[in-house]
Amino acid sequence: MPGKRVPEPERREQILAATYDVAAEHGLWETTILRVSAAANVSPGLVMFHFETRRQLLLALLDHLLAQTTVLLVDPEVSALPSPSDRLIAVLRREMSRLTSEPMRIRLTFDFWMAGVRDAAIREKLRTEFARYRASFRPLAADVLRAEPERFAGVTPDGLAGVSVSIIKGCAVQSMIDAEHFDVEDHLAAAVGLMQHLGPAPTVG
Amino acid sequence: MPGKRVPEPERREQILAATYDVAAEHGLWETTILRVSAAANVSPGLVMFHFETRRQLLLALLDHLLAQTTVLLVDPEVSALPSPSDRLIAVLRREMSRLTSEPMRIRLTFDFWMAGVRDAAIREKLRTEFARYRASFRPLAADVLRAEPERFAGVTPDGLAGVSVSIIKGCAVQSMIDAEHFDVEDHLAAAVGLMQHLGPAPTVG
DNA sequence: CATTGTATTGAACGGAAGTTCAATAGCAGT
DNA sequence: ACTGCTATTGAACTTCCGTTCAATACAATG
Repeated sequence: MPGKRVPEPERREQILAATYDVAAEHGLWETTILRVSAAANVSPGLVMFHFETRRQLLLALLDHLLAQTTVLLVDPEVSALPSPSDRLIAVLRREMSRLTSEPMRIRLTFDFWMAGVRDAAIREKLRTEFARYRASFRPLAADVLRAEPERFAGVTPDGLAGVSVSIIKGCAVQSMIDAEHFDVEDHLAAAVGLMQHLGPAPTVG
Repeated sequence: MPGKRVPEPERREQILAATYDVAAEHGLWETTILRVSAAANVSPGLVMFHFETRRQLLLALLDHLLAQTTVLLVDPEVSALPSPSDRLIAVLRREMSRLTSEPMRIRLTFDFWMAGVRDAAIREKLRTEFARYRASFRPLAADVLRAEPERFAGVTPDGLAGVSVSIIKGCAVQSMIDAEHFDVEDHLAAAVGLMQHLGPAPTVG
């Protein structure tokens, strides 16, 4: 009673898409082969045939998830801004608003994050991905510091990049269970309040 | 074949302690009645007898966890610091170092956080708890802003408190899977770099 | 058209989960 | 000592999980 045959890569893609849907709806821990196969209109056995094991299915989902995560790209209009701190702020704003625009991906990523605590393979994938993410902030941070080296003695580009990422992650965590209460603009305003002083020195009254 | 009888509150406490141990070792999702009962040297049925349901056991564990979380208390030597920003920084430092000193509790809290995405009761408990946490930063933040109102027009005490909490949570997330690589002091130095300028105006060269 | 390979199915299996429950044993009160 | 209450046990039940596998039908090859 087998159904239609489909070339392998498309089948994998179809099953992965179904896996994503299930994981987005029920969370990673309730993502079972049965549910995935039902969502993909496919037999449970076929899922095993293509992915060998549940664990490997989830690892493939993580790859899928990270692959389609757009790398932090500073678009032209941002890089045209004259002030280094304005550039950093603009990027922060876009990253933070991304949190509310794709909540499912955020939740799923954090599900994997928690799974990574106990699974070395997951942990490693996430570690390298977020190292890359943090690294993408580094040039921005370096520009900011270079603009006023004497005011931030002891602050390294990596440190500033790390704090930037921390703020974003903190917002992500907050928005995850407090989505409606969490005001991105308000939060950003405060962050900007801190960052502003990385730019030209304010006139001291 | 029943064993010794134990007054109810002690039994509950004993089982909760065992639940904590299991959850700390295996994570919230692998915290099963069977494992808990084994860890408590008790029959599975007794766990059900005292907690009705697995879900209620976990809710009780969450209460247990939040109850024994020390409220953010600014100790005397911190409140003796003359500079408002120094006080905020000192509190930040202590909170961040707490992340690495009790990693198990952090992980477990985040496990609940993720569970809260899909469970309203858990979500509500966490929401109020962290609202209280954020609120405890408010007076500190207000002092900082009051010291230099003209420099931070538009930044509210709530906003600054929120960013402070975001930084801490972001560090927590980071440290969870990158514990050995994550340098608290380096990270804090950068955060302090931002915060410093909330204090007395630096002499502009 | 026959053959071969393989994608596909669906039933089956073993295990572990949460929950239920009749039986039992310890304790308090009389 | 007896009675009654309840904490406690451990087995049974249902369900669902991941996984295995023999049977099957489709597609390409000859």
